Amino acid sequence: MPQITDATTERCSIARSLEVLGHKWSLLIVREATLRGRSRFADFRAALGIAPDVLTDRLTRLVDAGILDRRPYREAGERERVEYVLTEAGRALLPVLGAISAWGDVHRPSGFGPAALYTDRRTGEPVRLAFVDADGRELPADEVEVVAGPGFLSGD
Amino acid sequence: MPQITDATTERCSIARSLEVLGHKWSLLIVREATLRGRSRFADFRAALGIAPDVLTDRLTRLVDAGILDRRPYREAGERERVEYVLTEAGRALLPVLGAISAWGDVHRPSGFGPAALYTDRRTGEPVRLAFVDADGRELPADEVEVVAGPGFLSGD
DNA sequence: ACGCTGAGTAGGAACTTCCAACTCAGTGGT
DNA sequence: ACCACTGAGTTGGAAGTTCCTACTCAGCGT
Repeated sequence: MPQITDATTERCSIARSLEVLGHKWSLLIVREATLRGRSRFADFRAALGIAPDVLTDRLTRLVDAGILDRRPYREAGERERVEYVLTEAGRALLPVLGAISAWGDVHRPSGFGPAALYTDRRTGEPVRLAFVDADGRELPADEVEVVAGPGFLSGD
Repeated sequence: MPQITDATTERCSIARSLEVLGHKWSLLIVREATLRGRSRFADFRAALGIAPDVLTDRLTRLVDAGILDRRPYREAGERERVEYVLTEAGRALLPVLGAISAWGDVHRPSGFGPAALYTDRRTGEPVRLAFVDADGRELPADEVEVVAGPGFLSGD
């Protein structure tokens, strides 16, 4: 998204996030890294069927945005190559993937069941995304109100 | 995103969701509708600075996807016009906006503070998105494990 | 009849994406 | 030393999108 952020929207964290995440393929690359643990150029290419020049561009942007870390690796008897692993910021996108995936499961069902299952690492019990109050108590979504914060500024 | 869903990805609800949400401007339109209550062509146009032909296309897709409802309205002494209001599925995108916005506030700070504030409609207390278990108890994000579900199928 | 307003269409330039073929560097085999 | 192989890209041109500006079109009020 070339200049999605202009004077009126640059303060909005949604717009700024979409600047990097909103490009075609970006979130799918993050999905592959998160759900499948992929990290290599050829793996992303094969899994997504993305054109190599576009993949180069997306990986570069994700690295620049601090979502992926470009790091060298060496497989036994191979020369050094590079791979792209999720940073802390990249792993922090899990709720974004979770929210999109939960919405899609309900509102654009595939008939094959959910795409991703979120579970408690220790108990194996399913978990889901929800709004909680300061004490960590769940709140029904329709009791949540959104108001524009100081960072939101769009002509009006 | 023309054919982001091919044989290997069509079962994935993330890919299917991005087919409609991943287009440039789509989520920003939803943001305007959700946070600012906008519903009219000219309002979206002015707020986002989007080209009218692209806006027409996005609104049409959002309507087709069941996120917006195209409905006639009539202002006093004006002729009938159309507006686009969020459907139930559209309002259900709140967690998606919340997740993106929370990520952006932390990982792409603007220096102006958060873009959106989520509060309990009744108490006015701030709320946030979190993973919860079946009983609605919060779970730290790093204790959540994601595994591909039946709907996830991508070459591997 | 005339101008105003909101919701769009039209035309062409600029930019992105797609596709297929090609490069480039090190490694292992001979 | 030479050759084939492999992963990570580049390159060039066609196809598809987005941008920008100007224009249309329908009904209302005057």
